[in-house]
Amino acid sequence: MEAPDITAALELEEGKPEKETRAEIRRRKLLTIASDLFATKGYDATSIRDVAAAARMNSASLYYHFASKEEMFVAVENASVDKIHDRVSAALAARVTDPWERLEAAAVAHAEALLDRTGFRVLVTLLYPPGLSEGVRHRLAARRDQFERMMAEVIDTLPLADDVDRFVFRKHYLGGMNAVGVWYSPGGKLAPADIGRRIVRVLKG
Amino acid sequence: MEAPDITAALELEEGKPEKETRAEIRRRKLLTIASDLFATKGYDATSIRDVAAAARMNSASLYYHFASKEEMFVAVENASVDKIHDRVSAALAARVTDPWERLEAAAVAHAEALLDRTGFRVLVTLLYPPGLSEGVRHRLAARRDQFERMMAEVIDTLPLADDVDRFVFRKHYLGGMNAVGVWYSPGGKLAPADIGRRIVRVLKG
DNA sequence: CCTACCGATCGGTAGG
DNA sequence: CCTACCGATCGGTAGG
Repeated sequence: MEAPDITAALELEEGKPEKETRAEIRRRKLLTIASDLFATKGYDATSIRDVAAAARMNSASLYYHFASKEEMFVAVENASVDKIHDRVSAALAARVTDPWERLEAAAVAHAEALLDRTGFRVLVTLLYPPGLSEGVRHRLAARRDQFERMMAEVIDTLPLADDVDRFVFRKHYLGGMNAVGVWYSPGGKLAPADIGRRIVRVLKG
Repeated sequence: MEAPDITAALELEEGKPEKETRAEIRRRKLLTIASDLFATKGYDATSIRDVAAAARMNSASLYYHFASKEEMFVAVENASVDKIHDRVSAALAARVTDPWERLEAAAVAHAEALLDRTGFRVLVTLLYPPGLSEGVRHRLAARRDQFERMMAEVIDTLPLADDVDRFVFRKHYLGGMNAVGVWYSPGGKLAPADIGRRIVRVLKG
């Protein structure tokens, strides 16, 4: 019933998940490899030859699956936002009603998506590669905004004091979540879900 | 009495600020230019020719001031951490005693240092350039840790509920602060100091 | 601080 | 999906 990680993350990208062609499987595998390299070394420092080598392919062959390195970035970035969006959205759909519990459910799902190292790895980008066209930038930003609006709905129902700025709350929450990948240590004391819960505990005051 | 921006930020780097040689002035100017380009386009996407052009120099001339591009990165990174450390440290030295007021003073100074666009610009790095030696990485991390320990002292004195994890508090606070540069808009409603104050208000609950 | 380079590597293409 | 390339650009150096 549960689709595997990457399928869920790339559903929008890949279209119907029922019949996946060999080419689609290959593209998905390349995207997973690319997400891992981009997340580890950064986009600019990752050459298409690095991606090809990790996939045991000739670098020229990548161009059968992607028109350009930029298209690879856009695909990884969109799949990243979608993975987080879909997991958090599913957690919220479980229909918890208490506002703080809703935020907790979202934070746990968010941290789990972000820190999941099996399969496709979420890319946290704070600076788009220079040279991305304005159109592409806008499309990427729109997808991020969709997720941010979902979080705004959760945060706006929180019972906060009048002088707490909910815009700053949201930006700070999202910024802090994005940073989690920097200090998380796999196999350490805190599992991703613990991190999500404890962050919300901090914010609950 | 107040040293200008960059001098304060680079004091450790540059040694005695009293007599600055022409070469030191030049190096400082190059660092300011580099910090701006690294912050705007990213380290990898900035070529030494970009830095040289902005300084109206031939790219070969940079190597009189810096042994390598990597050395430029290390200098910019250290000066960034120092700028934040020195400003926050000065704010805390004003000897406020209330723990939440101390955190607010630190957050305001932190946001101001981070968002100051006049002169040297603080670089927020979430991934060091690959190829940095382990030794260099450790020296950079040690300087960051020094600042983090200072914040830990402030946060550890906060009157928080027993089940609030102060480690997670600190990591989330620091992560959220680092992200501020992404959503801050110069000349907008919120000045850097407002942002610092409102973030602490959010955490105060 | 400049002129004049160099070897390596990059993203990408032609043609099969 | 591979072989065989290409032009551009990169960080860096020699020599002054």
